[in-house]
Amino acid sequence: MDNEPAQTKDEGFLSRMALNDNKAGMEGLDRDKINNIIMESSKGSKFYENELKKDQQVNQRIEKMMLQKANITQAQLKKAQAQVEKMTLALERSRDLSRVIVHVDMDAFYAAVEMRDCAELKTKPMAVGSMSMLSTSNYLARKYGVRAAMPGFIAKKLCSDLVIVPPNFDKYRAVSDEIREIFADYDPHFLPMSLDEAYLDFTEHLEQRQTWPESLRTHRYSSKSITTVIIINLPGIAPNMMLAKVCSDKNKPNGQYRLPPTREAVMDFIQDLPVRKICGIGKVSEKMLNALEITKCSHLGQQMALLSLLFSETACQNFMEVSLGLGSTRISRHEERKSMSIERTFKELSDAEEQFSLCRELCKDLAEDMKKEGLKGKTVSLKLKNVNFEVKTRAQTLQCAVAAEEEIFAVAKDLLKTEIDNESPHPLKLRLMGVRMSAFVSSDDKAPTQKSILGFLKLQLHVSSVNTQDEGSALNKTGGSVSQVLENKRAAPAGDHPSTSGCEARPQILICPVCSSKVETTDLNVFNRHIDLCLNVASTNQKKSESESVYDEKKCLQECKELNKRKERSEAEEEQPFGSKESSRVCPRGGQHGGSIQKVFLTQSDSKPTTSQKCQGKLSDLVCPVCHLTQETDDLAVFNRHVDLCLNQEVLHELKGQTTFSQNPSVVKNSKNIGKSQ
DNA sequence: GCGGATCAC
DNA sequence: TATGGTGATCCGC
Repeated sequence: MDNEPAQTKDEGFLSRMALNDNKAGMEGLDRDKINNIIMESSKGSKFYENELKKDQQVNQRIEKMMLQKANITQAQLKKAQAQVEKMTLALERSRDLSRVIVHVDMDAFYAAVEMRDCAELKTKPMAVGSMSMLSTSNYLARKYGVRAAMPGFIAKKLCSDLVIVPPNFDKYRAVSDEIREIFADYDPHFLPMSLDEAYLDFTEHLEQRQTWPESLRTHRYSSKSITTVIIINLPGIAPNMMLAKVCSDKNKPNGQYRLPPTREAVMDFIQDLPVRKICGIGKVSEKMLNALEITKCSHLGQQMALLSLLFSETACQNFMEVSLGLGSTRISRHEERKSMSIERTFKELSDAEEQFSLCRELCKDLAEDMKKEGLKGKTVSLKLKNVNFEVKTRAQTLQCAVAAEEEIFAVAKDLLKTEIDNESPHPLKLRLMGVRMSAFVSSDDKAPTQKSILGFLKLQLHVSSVNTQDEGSALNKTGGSVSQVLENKRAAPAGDHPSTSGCEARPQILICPVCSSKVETTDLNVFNRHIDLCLNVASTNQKKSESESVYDEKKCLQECKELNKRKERSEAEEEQPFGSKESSRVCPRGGQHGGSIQKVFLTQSDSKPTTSQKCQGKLSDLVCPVCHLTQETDDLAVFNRHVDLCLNQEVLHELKGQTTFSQNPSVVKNSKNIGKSQ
């Protein structure tokens, strides 16, 4: 029973507190000495005591798991094994090695920026952060064991010469923008993970590159800031995101790693990879797996049957994919945000009055942030951390969505009061308080910007013939900037409709931005399909009545309805729902760099007679709606890519406070080479 | 829906 | 003197 696991308890705890030499630049330093200093600096503190407590909880989880394991029968294991083999086969069949996924992150990003701006720092061990917490450190500091997420005062004990520079996020954001501009040229749909990290899908870029003249292939970025390029870490290249992430970490700081897209190479690569290297497997998961003597990814594969009996389905699914070297092959922008929060750490705060006023302040700030994004939420959560580092959250969900300071505070205040009362007659001794909003519904504030999408769409649909009437619905106002448009999801429930206030239980009614009819569904995919159909109809209409100056909405509406009916009927028979791959369009961030708009253009252009695409090599007159330049291409995919690039550039420049953009994306210049006519 | 926990950055 | 802030997700109620 006292079957002590491979690790002793002390060693286990060390893994929680001690130096994480995972990071680059940590090779060949005196681990024991460093860990000693870290431990000595921490011992006896409230923080340390709490960490100890948490570690013991993990140990209990492990014990429980080991007990479960001991009770597993051979029959169970055998059955599980069969199941696992079946799933493995299915997963193996789904393996896709055709994509070129790149993961890039900046090496010691904040530190690199500070060193760029202050030459003196280049020769000194330095870190960005405060005495309480460091964000990152440069390589000189890493030699002493100074690393991110370490409190500055401990770092100082490890390296008394350490220079700690306070963070300057505006500056990092500016550099990040420059870098993202470069990313966008390679993949307009790149996925930023933070200021210093992103995934890119290079597949299409590489295909296009084949057709470029030599001059273009060599220096593309002569006009761009070199200063930022210096700090880009060379990337990790692999057939999927999971692998790319590991690869980018491989040869830090000064090398890239490319994993060949073959099954053999992938499996070889995975074989001895420590499970902790996998994104998503953190300290605790590592410890639990280690208790089962699983330390390398190959062990995961060998122990899948056992794991499937001890872990949840989602966890197992993930383990299995990892063990096979599988991961996402398509990078998609994150969906809309699900929560927004604010929290603050402070010196012990025990006075109830002060706690309430702090709470109000947090609510005020949160309400401001909510307003900026036009959000309203139904759930208010209060987070408290006492001086012993114990964290509690308390939440309440309302009938109606709220956003204003007073409304949020009314709830948060009650939650706080309950906690204070529960502790009475003792005071709550807090070191952190936070307020979070979630369970968002669309808010009225969103309506104006959403309408700008309509304006944008309609502008495209009408091309030159702009309709001036229209029941004051702002349909023709194109005042919204491109970035505004891009910030918004396409299939947003109509904000000014009463049913979206969040106070009614009946299904949401969504208003089609094209035909303005109500679509009664909760499924945004269904709604998007409807919009697609409407756009088709609208563009057909436009084609038919090019000489007319008035857009016939009624006709559109009617045709929409008919088409939708037809479509629904045919869909009932087919397996593949139309447009199912476009589900990313309901995601606002997905639209940020043109994803959703792109489809609009495609749909519109699709309705052009196919003859103009294929016959006689005649070039159609595709005019980019962003840069307004005629694009000499008849390849819609190429045209769309161009628009994407333009949108990206515009957004980036807007972010930088510029209104014009300096260059037209080069892609289309070469489009003739990659047209279908070859 | 709630609350604790884990994870990433 | 001193161990962060934000967002997401999962699991077990």
